[in-house]
Amino acid sequence: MLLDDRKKRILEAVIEEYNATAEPVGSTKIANDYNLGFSSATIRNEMANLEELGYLEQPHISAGRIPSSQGYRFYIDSIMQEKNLSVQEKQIIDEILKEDVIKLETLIKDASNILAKLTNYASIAIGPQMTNCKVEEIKLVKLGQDRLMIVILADNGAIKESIIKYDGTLPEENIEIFNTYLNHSLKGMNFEEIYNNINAYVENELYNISTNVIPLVNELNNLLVDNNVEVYMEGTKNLLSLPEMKQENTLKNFLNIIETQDALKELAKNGYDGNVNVYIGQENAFEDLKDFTIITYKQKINDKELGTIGLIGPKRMDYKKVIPVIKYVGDVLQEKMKQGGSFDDGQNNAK
Amino acid sequence: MLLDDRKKRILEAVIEEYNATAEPVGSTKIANDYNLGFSSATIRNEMANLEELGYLEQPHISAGRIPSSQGYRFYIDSIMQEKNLSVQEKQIIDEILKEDVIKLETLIKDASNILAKLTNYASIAIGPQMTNCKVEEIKLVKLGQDRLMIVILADNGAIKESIIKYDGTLPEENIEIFNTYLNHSLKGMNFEEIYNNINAYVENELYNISTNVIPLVNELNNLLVDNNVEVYMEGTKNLLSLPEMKQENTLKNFLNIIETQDALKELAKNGYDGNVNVYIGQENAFEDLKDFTIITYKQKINDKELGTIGLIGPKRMDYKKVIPVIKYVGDVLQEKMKQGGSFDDGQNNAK
DNA sequence: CTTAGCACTCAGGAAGATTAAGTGCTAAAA
DNA sequence: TTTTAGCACTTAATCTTCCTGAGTGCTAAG
Repeated sequence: MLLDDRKKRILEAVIEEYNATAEPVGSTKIANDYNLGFSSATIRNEMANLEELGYLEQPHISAGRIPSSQGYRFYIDSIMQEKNLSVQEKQIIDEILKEDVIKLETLIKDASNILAKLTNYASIAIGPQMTNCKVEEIKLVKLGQDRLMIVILADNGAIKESIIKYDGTLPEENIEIFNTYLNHSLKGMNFEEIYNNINAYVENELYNISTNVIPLVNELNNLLVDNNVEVYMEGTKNLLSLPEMKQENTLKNFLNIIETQDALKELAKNGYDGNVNVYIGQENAFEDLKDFTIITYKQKINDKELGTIGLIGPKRMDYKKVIPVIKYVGDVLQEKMKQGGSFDDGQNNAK
Repeated sequence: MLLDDRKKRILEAVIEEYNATAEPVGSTKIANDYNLGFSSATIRNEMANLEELGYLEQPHISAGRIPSSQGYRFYIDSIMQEKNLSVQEKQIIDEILKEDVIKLETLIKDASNILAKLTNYASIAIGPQMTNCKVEEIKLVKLGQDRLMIVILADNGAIKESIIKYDGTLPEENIEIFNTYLNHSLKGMNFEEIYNNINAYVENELYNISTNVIPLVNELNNLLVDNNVEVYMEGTKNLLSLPEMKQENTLKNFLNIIETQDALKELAKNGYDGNVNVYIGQENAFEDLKDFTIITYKQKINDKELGTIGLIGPKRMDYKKVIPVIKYVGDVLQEKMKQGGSFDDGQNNAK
C-alpha cells in the first residue's frame, strides 16, 4: 500500500512525536511543531484516513493517535532515513571491540554490552544454532579420579563441553582409544545427523570395548542437541523506567521473556542472515512480546553461524538510530571474528 | 531482650496474621481469631508495648501493626516452632535429587529448582568460593588449530575452565611440557596464594621455553580470581505477584538485585557454614534488599566449600516452613554430593 | 490487672464537578 | 475541489468533597 507524500510526512511526524513522548499525538501538536504547511484541520482529516488505512490507532475517541505496528512497519520500510552514527559513537564501538580479545567468548558479550549502552534498551546475545554445524574435533579429558570432560569443537568455531562422572568400569587406557575412535567416526559429520542416530555411528567398536559407555554416549548426544543454546542479556533494567511498563501486564510479560528465553531463541533461529531483522509487536507470534520490538542481527561468516546479537525495546523505538547502530556493531563484530578466526559459544564463561 | 509469654503469643499471632494477609493487623482481629483469652483492649495495650520495644511497627496512627525486622528476628529465634516437612514433600525432594545424576553441575541447579517450587519464592544457587581451594590438577588441551583450553580442577571438586587463542609462537610440543610444569609447580597450592604472585611460581622455566606465554599465564590467573563465581536464580517470577511488589521501588530493587548479583555473592560469601542463615530486611547492608529476606545455606563437606543454595522472598516469609525446607534440601544435597564425590561449579552448563 | 466504652484519627473509596485535550463535522474561504 | 476556521461533542484525568470503616489510645468501671 502506497501513501501519498503528505500522508507519509504526517505519519512520520506522529511517529516521531509519539516516540518522544509516549503520549497519543493530536493534530494541533503536529500542526504547530512540525511545520508541514497544513492546518490542524487538514492534518486531522489525514490522521483519520491513516487510521482507516491501519497505520494509526486511537486509544479512545477523544484522544490523539498512536502508531500501529503496521504504521511502524511502513515507517521503517518506506519513510525513515537511517541516521548515520556519529564519529564518536563509531569510536566507542571500535574502541571496545578493538581491544585485543584473547577470550573469544568475550567478544559477543562485549558487542551486546555496547548495544545496551548506546541504545538504552536491553540487548541480547545468543549463541549460534548448531544444527548445521559439523564436528571438527572431539576431545575426552580425564579430570581427577572420577570425571571425564567431553569437548566438541564445531566447524563454526563453537565449543560445546560437558563433564560426566567417570565410571570405574571404563578403564583409563580406553579413553585414548575412544577419543581416536570418536574422532574417526564422527569428524566432519553434521550435528543433527549424529544426534538423530548416534548409536548407529558409535555402537560397533565402542560397546565392544566397554560395557558401560552409555553415560558417555548419552552426554555426547546431549551436547549435540540443538536446543542447547546460551542466551545473554544486558541492560534489562533500562526498560523498567519506560512509561509503557506502567501497564500491569507489560512488565510481567517482559520478565517472562527474560526468564523463559524461548521467544528469544526462536527469533534468533529464524532471523534472516546478513540482515537486520525487526519484529514489531504482534509481528512475532509470541503473546508476551506483543508490546515490544525485537531487533536481531544474525552473525555469519562464510556460511558459518556465529550467533545473534539483538535488542529488545518498546515498539516506540528510535529505529532511525538503533538499526544503524546494531548494523554497525554487528559488522565490526564479524570483522573482528574473521580476524580472530573462531568463535566460542560462550559456554565457558569464566569472567 | 526477653518477652513474657503473653507478648510472645501476641507477637506470634500478629506475624502469622500478617504473613497470611500482608495487611496491618488490628487488635480485634487477633482477639477474635486467635483465641488467646484476652480482650482486644488488652491485646491493644500489649501491641502498643511491643511497638515501643521495637517488635512491631505502625504504618500510620489509625492502622494496625506490622512486624518489624526485629520482630521477625525474635520470632525466628525464640518463638516459632519449625514445621516438619510432610512425607510428600520429603518424597518430592528425595525423588528429584535421587535421580542418577551424571552431570554433577545439574545437582545444585536441581536443588535450587526444588526450593523455588516448594516455597514459591525465588531460589538462588551460587558456586563455591574458591579462595581457600587448592589446585588439584591442571590440564591444557589443544583445540583445533588455534585454541587452547585451560582446565583447573580444585580440591573441592570445582572445575574452572577457559579458552584462549592459541598463539603460533607457542609450539605444540611445548604444551605437554607446560602441562607437566604447571602441575608440578602449582599442584596443592592455594588459589589465592597463586593469584597474588603467579609470576613467582611460574616465571623460571615457562618464560624460558617460549617468549609468548603471557596470555596463558594471564588467563590462568583469571581463573583463580575469587570473584569469578556463578549465580543461578529460579522462580524470580514467583515474587512478582506479591502485594509488596506494588510499591514502586520494591520491584526495581528486586530487579537490581537480580541484575547486579553483587549482594547475592556477598551474602553467600559471608554465610556461616553448616547453618541456615537468615537475613531479614535491613539486617544486611544492601539497600536494595531492605524489603526482602534472604536465606542462605552454605554447602560444605569435610571443610571443602561446595557452593550455597538460598532463597529470596518478602520479609513476610513463611519461616516456619521455609527454613526446614532449605535445611532438608541442603542436607540431602550434601549427602548426594558426598556420594558423587565431587562438585562441579556449573561453569560448564551444557544442559 | 483486665476490659468495656467512647472519642478520635486517618486511609481509601465513591460521587460529582471540572478541566484539558482532542475529535468530527459543517460551512466558509481559497 | 481542497483547505481551514469554528464549534459542538466526547472522554480520561484530576480535583474536591464527603463518607465509611478499621483501628487506635485513654478512661473509668469491673
